[in-house]
Amino acid sequence: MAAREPNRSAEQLETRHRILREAATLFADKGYAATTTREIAAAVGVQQPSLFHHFGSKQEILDSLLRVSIEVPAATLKALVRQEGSPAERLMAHLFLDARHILSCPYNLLGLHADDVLLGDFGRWRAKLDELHRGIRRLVRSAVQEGEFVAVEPEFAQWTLTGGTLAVIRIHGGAPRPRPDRTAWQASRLLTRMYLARPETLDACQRGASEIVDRIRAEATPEDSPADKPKAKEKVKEKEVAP
Amino acid sequence: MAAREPNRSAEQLETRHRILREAATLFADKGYAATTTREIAAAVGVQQPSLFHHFGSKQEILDSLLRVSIEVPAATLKALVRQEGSPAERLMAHLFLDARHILSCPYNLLGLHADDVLLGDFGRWRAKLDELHRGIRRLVRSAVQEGEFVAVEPEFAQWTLTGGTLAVIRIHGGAPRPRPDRTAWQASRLLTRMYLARPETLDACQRGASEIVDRIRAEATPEDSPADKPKAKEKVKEKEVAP
DNA sequence: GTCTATACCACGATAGAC
DNA sequence: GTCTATCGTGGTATAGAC
Repeated sequence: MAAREPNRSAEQLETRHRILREAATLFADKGYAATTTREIAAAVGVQQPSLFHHFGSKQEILDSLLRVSIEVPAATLKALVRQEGSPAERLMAHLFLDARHILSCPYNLLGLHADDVLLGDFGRWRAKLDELHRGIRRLVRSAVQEGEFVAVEPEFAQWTLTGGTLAVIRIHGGAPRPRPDRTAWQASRLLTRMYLARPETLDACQRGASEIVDRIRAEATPEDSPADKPKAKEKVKEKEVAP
Repeated sequence: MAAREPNRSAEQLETRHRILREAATLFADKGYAATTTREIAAAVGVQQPSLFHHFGSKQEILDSLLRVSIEVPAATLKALVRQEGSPAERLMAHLFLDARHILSCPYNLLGLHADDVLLGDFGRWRAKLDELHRGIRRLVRSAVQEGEFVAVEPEFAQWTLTGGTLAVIRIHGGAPRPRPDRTAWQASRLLTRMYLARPETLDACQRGASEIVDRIRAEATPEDSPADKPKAKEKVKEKEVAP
């Protein structure tokens, strides 16, 4: 089957995916505004106007990436607040899930946290991101009040912690990593330790966080949990139509 | 004296300073590439071509800001490596001096750390910044080897620590702060604590760092140390020529 | 779905009067 | 030193053939 004509829809998805991938890398390197549609097209290997068959505008490309970058963490944070567990445990769970998301994401999300992206016509995403930051600050405040964390301004803690997530992106770029869980736990351990009043409780905190993560994963993906293993769909570079 | 004609050079410096100030704020908000010279001019209150009397190009404005943003920290780090003290103490001294510099700088340096700034025609600054980061990684590595720090990848530590400095900028923006020393010590304490193997040694570490800072200040500014108190030159908003 | 050709606009920068 | 007027370039996006 499908010998009659090439699988057009699969091909389109493939091109669309490659546009997002190359655009994300360029945005990470040079920023959104400094990246031209010609550069994106050249990286993908098509002519510049061809991009506009897949996306209505340059902003729409960015929009698709922002959806990946912001909506997933926002959803997991929302799931977090409904979970049991101490503030520090829940915060650590969030840090882990955030790092985990980055490490398994096929796009380099670094450029999407730049400031030129989140103003202008992107108020929608800015608002979502602010909500995310507020949630983190709330967890920090609780942890400080309950004595789990040392005294720290929630805003400072929030920026250092989200900055820590950026550090994960900087080091591991796009390109999914071999052992994302291990790396994500390492990062979240160090970041949590930063404010833990009694650092010797870090292991216990991680156990609590791990349970929260398990519960969220169980309730969030009842149908499938494809982020864990598959690793398929990586090396498909070129296709040939029937001769 | 000087009644004959208005002090032209002082006026020029004033306009030049305001251009840098407004440009820095806009770069911090929207990124360098996304900021237009018309916006800068509007913020300053002049017409767009007037900028080009003070700066040869838009890049030259950025260049002047990068000089402030990168050369000062690079110089202090260079001074640091010649000082006595343990790696953790020297690193803490660097974190303090960096935060201190930001808090007393009249420009919002946030946008200058964006990636769109440090590629393209700004290889010179990129190289300087890389050197700075390498110096930090070297200190981290030493601190880990000597057991002062927990085991951590130097690259991750470097990005979280420089990210912490960015957090200081994000919170305190441009505009010099009332008690910069206090704020800078708070930030550097929290950031150092993140990796300190024995957090209870934080106070001792700060004492060591403080001594290093004093020595650097003594040798770096033999003629004057104007960063500490003066606070002058703040509210000069408008001038009037002789009627 | 990709191509070539091109419209259209906003940007950085210059010229020259005041 | 600032203004008005304007140039040339390079950007996003569209039209229409294949």
